[in-house]
Amino acid sequence: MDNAQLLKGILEGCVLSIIARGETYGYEILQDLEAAGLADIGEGTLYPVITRLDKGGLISCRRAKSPLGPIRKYYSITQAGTQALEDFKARYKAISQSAEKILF
Amino acid sequence: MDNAQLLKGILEGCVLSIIARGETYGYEILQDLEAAGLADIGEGTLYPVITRLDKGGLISCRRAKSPLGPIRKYYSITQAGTQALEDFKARYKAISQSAEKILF
DNA sequence: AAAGCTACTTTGCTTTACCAAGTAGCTTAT
DNA sequence: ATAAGCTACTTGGTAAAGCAAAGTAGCTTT
Repeated sequence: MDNAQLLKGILEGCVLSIIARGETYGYEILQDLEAAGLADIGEGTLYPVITRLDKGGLISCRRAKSPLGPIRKYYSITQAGTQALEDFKARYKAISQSAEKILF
Repeated sequence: MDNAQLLKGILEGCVLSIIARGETYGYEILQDLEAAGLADIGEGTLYPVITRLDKGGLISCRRAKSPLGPIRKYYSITQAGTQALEDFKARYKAISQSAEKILF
């Protein structure tokens, strides 16, 4: 019963939600997650999530030079992604309400 | 991004919490979950969770005849289970608060 | 005796988070 | 100038857990 399992499924929605706030890139997303309290998310965890979202057409990608370091891949949410995010939020709300009814 | 992933990790804590309310058995837990809104949890999903909790010493088991149908295995929470449930609740709260900060 | 509810078990599958390591651009300090 | 350190992304292997499907079986009702 570790945190990894609790995070499953939640992380993907959170990453999508962060991208929905405006164009951003992997490293910055990592910092946003950490700022929200989801610390200890490794790069090897985050980047596959991003790749999945991209392959699924929920976000789109654009390469651009960084003013500080190697090239960045900037991501924006797509229309399909916006829809998927709404669906996710609804499902999250339903499940978390059920869980809280049982737990507390 | 289906419900299965969202449920991961949550289910085990919910089952433990239901058992914490008083001695109960598999089939009844299934109905309690459904009543709380966690429908469509199959037997093939629930019973492995129970087995895991039992093997981990978080619940204890007692066999008894059912007034209606085959023999039941009644489960009660152990002291270790009570502790584990408290830990789980704390971790769940932390993660769900982070998630909600990002999502809503 | 057939149907249907109760009750638990088992097998194989898929998804996804994690760890570890690697590649590489750029800046700052010694 | 070179080593350290931050930025930035990639890849490979592992383990956990929910799910579908099927099986076994006791008991009641029609």
